[in-house]
Amino acid sequence: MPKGSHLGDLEELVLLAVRRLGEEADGGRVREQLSEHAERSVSVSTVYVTLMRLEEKGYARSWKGEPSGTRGGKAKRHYALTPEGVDALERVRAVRERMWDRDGAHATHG
Amino acid sequence: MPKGSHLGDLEELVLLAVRRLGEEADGGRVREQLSEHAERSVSVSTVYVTLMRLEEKGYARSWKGEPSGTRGGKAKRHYALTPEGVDALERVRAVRERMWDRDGAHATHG
DNA sequence: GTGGATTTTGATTTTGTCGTAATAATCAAT
DNA sequence: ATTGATTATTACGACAAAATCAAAATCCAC
Repeated sequence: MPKGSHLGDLEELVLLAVRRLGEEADGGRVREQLSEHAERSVSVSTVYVTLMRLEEKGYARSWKGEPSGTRGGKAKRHYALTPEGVDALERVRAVRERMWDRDGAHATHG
Repeated sequence: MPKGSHLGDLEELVLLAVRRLGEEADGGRVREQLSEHAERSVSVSTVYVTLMRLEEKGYARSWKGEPSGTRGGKAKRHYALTPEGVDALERVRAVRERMWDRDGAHATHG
């Protein structure tokens, strides 16, 4: 477990959001995905901070886009997964699947 | 998102471990599950602290067992999921499934 | 320069982490 | 059967990392 390679729960969700957005990922869109599809409504800053951390960890890369031309159309920073990011996502997924698998009859549920 | 209801990534794994252990969950077994099936080797104390936090959050309940009779066989504290814990687990699972679903063709992968 | 969108900064709370101390039980003498 | 060593389990105290947001800083068009 090398330092700085762990995926927090929000980091994972953000990575997932970037993934499904393809090359169209940016702060705003990621936040939208989170609140619309992941039951996680966080502030804008939370998203950015997480995105930066993900980039530092090597799970995402980013580049600067073009100004949009509209009023207040500052150039957005775009994000995409790195191969390492994809791997990390697949690893945690495999772990969870393993942990869920096998009977499951124990659940205390109505 | 009510306060103190979030599931951290380790908390989720611990909950999953308790779940698959049924009524036989205790600190040592949970730790074992984590390292054997979840690629997460943490210290004993980490497991206990997490278990306590989970109980405070209402996702797990615990009771004291009997001494084991063997050398050093102090009575263990046993854990099991509460219905809330099961729900929490199912909710995060559903979210992740939704986030993975649909095409997935964007992955930058070799 | 104003006004609107996006990103960064600073500060705080929650989670994750471990070393070590405290408990509790058995075993081996005495 | 008390005392001390040995082992397993749990609690405590400190600190690092992740999550979180409000507010400040940027950048762009008008």
